[in-house]
Amino acid sequence: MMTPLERSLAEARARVIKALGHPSRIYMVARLSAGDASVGELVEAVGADVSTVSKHLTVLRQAGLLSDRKEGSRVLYTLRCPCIMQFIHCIDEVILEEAERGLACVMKEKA
Amino acid sequence: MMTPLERSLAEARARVIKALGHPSRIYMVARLSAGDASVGELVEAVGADVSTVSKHLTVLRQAGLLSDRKEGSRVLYTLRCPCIMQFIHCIDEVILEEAERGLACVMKEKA
DNA sequence: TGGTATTTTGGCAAAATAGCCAAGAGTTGT
DNA sequence: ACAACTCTTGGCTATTTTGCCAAAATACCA
Repeated sequence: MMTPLERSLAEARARVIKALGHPSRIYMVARLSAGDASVGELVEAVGADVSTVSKHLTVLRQAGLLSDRKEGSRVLYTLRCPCIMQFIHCIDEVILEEAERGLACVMKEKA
Repeated sequence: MMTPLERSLAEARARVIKALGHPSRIYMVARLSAGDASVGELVEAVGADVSTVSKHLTVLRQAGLLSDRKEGSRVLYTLRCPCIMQFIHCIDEVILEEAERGLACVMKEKA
């Protein structure tokens, strides 16, 4: 049975992962891995309402994934943890394997 | 602006990540990285209803993270992608950094 | 000071998620 | 065949998440 400590760890991990588990948010993280960006630039990139993007950024910041700083009237966001890209590549492997499986299945049906 | 392909990629990534973004599910994944386990064993480990655990396992399987096989009357689950543990360590770094920040903040208040 | 640009916050309705119970389905042993 | 064990599915409610609009901060410029 899970100890209370294990449970806390699992909850902490899930909190961070959940922050990454949204299309707009994972996209913004990938975008930020290439360099800092302002809210406006990210709004442009994801094509959602400013308020929506701002809230997504708050989620990522509160998860400890981003930090922000003011520069003039703009707010620049920074990816705090570069290892995130490694993380994303791991996810991509899962996606690729699944795509292969799907393809193999279709080909078996054809045969 | 995000291209349709980029959007699809972001959605695919988010689907997989979302599957990992739950305390019970991330715990089961960590548990399975140490070796296959049956539903019953995982139920024991996370301490939730069998039906709940079964549904969590379905989520992970459909995300391409687990595979299952029958062995007698039991169903054994396997972690399909060992790189997941690397993934989890990356998350743990974020958690540790945040804990440090929190500690530094508390110490500054004391001073 | 007024006006514009940038971002955050509050509020709300729609959608997705979680967890439990009950019931169904497959397997093993008597 | 029956009962016991293991797991999945259906159905339901409660909670959480999402995304937009409107409104409030904050900084810059004229």
